[in-house]
Amino acid sequence: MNRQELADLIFPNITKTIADYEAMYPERNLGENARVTRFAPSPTGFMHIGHFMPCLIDYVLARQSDGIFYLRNEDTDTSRTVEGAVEYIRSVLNTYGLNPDEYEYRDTDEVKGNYGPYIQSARKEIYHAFIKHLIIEGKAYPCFLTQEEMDVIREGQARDKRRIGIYGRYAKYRDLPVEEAIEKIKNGESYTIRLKSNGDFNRKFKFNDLANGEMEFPENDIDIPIMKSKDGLPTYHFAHLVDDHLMHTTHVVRGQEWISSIPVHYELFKTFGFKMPKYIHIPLILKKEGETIRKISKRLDPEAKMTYYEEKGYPTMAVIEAIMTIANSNYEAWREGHPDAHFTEFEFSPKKMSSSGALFDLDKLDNISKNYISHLTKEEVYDGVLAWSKVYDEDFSKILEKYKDYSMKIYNIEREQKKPRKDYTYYSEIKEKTWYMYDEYFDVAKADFSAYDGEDVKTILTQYKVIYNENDTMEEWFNKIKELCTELNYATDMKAYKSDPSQYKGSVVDVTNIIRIALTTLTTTPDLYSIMKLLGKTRILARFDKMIAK
RNA sequence: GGCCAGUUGGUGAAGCGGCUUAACACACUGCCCUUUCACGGCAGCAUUCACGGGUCCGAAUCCCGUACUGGUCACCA
Repeated sequence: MNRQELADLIFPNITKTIADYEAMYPERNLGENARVTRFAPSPTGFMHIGHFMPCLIDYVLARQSDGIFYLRNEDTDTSRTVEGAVEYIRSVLNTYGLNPDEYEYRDTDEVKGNYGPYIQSARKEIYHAFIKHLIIEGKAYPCFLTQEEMDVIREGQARDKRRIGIYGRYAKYRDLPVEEAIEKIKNGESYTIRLKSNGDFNRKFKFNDLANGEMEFPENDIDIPIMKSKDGLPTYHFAHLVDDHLMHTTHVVRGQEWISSIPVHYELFKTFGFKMPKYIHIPLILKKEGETIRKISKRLDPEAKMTYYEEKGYPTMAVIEAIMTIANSNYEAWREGHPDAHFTEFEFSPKKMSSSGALFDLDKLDNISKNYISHLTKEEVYDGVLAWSKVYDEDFSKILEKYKDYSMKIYNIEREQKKPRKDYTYYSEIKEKTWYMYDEYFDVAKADFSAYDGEDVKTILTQYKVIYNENDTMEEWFNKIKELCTELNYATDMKAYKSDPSQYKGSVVDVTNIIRIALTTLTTTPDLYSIMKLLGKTRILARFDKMIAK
């Protein structure tokens, strides 16, 4: 019974028991099918798309079951913890509308929820109570192996092609008499606490993953560290056990890279007799680089970081739509049938998730985003560009504010129709597609008429300037261009022109394009008539004059 | 090397023993419509589901083997 003595020596101030904590954090009072999910990032200061996807799924799962979605700060690795990281995560969740129901923020002292602390470093004594229990029961022990000794073990194992790890005869301190352990600790020797594994590697167990179905694993027999020597903080595995048990998490959504630690988690839960949450291991997002495919990387791939999407100005909903499409491929079809529904109304099915990794297709995102923007109102587009430009293009934001109505009219060209124009993929692209509408940005020098005969350009512009009338209807407007064509021997009938181009100097296409270039310097713009309506007579005549003079 | 998983077109994928001469979406290509672009329309894009074998009247779908790909094997999460 001197294990009690050992436990008291290691954790002298821990008096609460597991039962005490279970009483403090009782079963949540939720509906029968309510899911409790969590987003549990480690505060490293950035948000990876590989974190965002499980987070989105967590959110959807909780929302569609009237459950709870909470944020837990997994800061057990003090060396990787970055100042302000949680605040950053909060802001990302906020911009995407994935606000947690329970959370804890240090900067503002905000806490919500009765299952906290939601910061792991603040839960140290809770973990210690659980570890103390294990030590008393003889299911965990202090291990005095040094880093060097472990390196030697590992090298030996690698050389002999044995499994790597501290297990069986490699677990040197597993059966150390308690008295000796006590003595070593009293002598100030550094130690870690390891689980005294009860598993047998040759025995298999079945495990059901909601996404991957039934899987079979050998039991864990490694005496994994559960508490670090440096600061007494638990390792991920142990914190997962304690927190998800006490916080009553029902569904754990995480990347597939975690599948291989299932045997460890299985044993941990079994050791305490706790019910395991359900697991959804989601596909990894991969990146193709030349011929090789690998996990997307924050270092190598700009699109791995969520900031990429903000900088480009993808509407947040477009990003969500794109990720939902990867998560469940029937999402797109659902969306078609429910164009106005909120994404949480979609019935997400873990089973429908692919179990192999997926390449993230930016083309697809572009398409989704383009469609999404095309269905916004002109006000929404305006608000979107404005918000974006305030952060990334201050100059443009001032122009937008100065010409608010005018800008909205620009965005409205070919918008309010059954099949709206789809030319803006993201907000950062809008300036480069509309700059010529603003005199502040317009630049005669950019016009390039080299594809046309210089004299003809002059004649066309000079003559068109005379017949142009700002009050013309679209039909009148186009008829005038046609008249000009006939006069200058440019074909108005495209069929006739195509059958024998040699009879003409060019076609209506050329004439309109010359006008288009004169007014916008571009060959590709939305409907010219609408543009001219917006530009107005004064601007138009001024631009014609500048071009003629050129 | 051990363990786990996966392998359907350029991409995401549907399919889960006959309805598949492999859905849908994106991308791409061509044509048409057209004042440009965009939209839209039409057509094309895997004779075949990594490979080999087996089961079966019948296999992308079930079984076995091989190959390849990915994940993981820290006092990191």
